Amino acid sequence: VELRDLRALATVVRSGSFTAAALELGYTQSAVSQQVAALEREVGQRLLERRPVRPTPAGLRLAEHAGRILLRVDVVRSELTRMKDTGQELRVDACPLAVPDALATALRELRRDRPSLHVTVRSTGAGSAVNRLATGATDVAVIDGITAPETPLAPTEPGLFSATGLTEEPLAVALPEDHPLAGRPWLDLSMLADAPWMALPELATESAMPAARSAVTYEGNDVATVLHLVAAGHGTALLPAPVSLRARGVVAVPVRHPPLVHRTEVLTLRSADPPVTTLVEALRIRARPM
Amino acid sequence: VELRDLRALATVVRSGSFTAAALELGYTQSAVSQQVAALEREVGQRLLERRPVRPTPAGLRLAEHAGRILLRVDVVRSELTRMKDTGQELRVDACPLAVPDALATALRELRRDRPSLHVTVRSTGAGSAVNRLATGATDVAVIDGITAPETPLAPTEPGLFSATGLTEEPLAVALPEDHPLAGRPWLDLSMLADAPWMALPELATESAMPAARSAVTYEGNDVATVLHLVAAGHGTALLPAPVSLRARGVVAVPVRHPPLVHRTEVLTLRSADPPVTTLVEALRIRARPM
DNA sequence: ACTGTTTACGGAGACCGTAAGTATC
DNA sequence: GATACTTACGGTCTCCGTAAACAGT
Repeated sequence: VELRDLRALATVVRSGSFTAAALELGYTQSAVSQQVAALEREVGQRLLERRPVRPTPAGLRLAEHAGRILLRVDVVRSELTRMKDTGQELRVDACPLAVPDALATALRELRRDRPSLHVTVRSTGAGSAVNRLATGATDVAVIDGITAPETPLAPTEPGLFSATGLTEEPLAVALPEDHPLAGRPWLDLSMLADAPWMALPELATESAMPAARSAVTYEGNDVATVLHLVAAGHGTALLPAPVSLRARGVVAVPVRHPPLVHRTEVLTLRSADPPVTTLVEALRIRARPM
Repeated sequence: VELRDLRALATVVRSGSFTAAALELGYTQSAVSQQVAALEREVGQRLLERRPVRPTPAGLRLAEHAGRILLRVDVVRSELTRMKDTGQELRVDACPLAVPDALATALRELRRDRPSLHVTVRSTGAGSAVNRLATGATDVAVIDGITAPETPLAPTEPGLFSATGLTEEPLAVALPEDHPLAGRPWLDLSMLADAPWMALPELATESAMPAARSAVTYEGNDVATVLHLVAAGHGTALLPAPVSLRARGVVAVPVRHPPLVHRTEVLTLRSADPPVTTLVEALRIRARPM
């Protein structure tokens, strides 16, 4: 078993196509086909059903492990390249809803100590944070999501990443002013089970959200846009309470049940560094050396 | 980066010698040297200091990651081979001090349901359990060790293994009858800081044990032998209280501080199976299919 | 018929072993 | 000077690309 073959399998499973995987990996279809065939020969069982391309149970399992393995390879690469860099640079990924004020404050404190440091902040979705950290595309990610209280987001590969909780805020449902439930002091999500739903896709992690989709689908993570859509009656949205309060034509009703919060976390590569507890600390450590 | 190179580096780091690594891997020294050189070229920095052979910081880090990666590769291999086996066999590794009675009872219950199942039990040390599980050399391991209460042994690679606590028993220090502390109702380990120590090496995990070694070193895990040595005044030993009670010429004094227990756990590959809570359940699940 | 995967085949190159070179104890 | 790692070099075999065969939509 070699990494090249695992990469091939994982890519095919993810993309659902030999051709697409080959394109992504910079091989010909033929090569990818041979790599997968070699893997199947080695493990002695079929890993993919063809036409349509779909993993067998064994193939799915192997692809999952392969993903973890390749993620770790990315991580160690970026760790090693970091080791020889001088490090007068710090790159931060930040989700738009994730404590921009706290980040700004922390950066000011950091820059006071180290004026020569060059800092890059980039807005991203929480989904790509893990991969961007692993490949070394960024140093620190500030992500957010909806989860149960005290429950970390991103259960991805413990040991590779260090995730530290920053804040947890209550949730509210944004409703149009004329919605029948708009006057209530609180509500349970089950009351909205059949309502047209229009969450920020980046926020809605694995937490069980109502399955019903709005006729208007929103893609992106701009809160203002979503609130305007809600005000116009296209659907309802689940948002951190402080944010959803500020909008005209929209009423924010706190969510009582299930117990969910809007949680923000700092995510960094664990590396061999000491554990991190605050945002400033995370930034400072990743900005080594002096 | 390919797995072959990672294997080479990890083996060299572990064995501290190119020659030994080559022997272990079935290559010539030259080949191993070239593999490591290729890795160093690829990451652009030295990974090993030669003569003496010792990893650089980067090399050590890479070797650690490589170990995790190769462990996962072993795991997925054994998972896949298990998938096509009929499974009329169950192999259990058990540490001698780890609830042999409970294991026997659980096996009896299992065999009542499935008389045709062939069961192999093998006595091992806790140290090799992880590797034997990963390579598929065994299906279930019942291990023991000394740890803080409610604290799992073996922090190895979460996500790959499922560890379930079975029992926790108080600890006692086995002392010769004529020892000055033999009459006490309890004692703290710090009182024995300078005493000649002779623990079961398999038991003494990372928990900070007194560094002082007895003049008589014992290797193995036979309790009777150790107790005889203690009775003869060659040293003292830390053992689960129920065990150390039964011996002539030896007094068992409970340990009050630090809070430590003798803990036993079931260890299996996590695979895609549901989590396990009892020993019988673990055995039954690993013995699939009917 | 066309899109997409497999198989056949050939060449370039990776990779390992032998053996000579070199440094350290 | 001996041991142990590195470098040089050549043969083999892997591995990928081209191209033809093949299957499913």
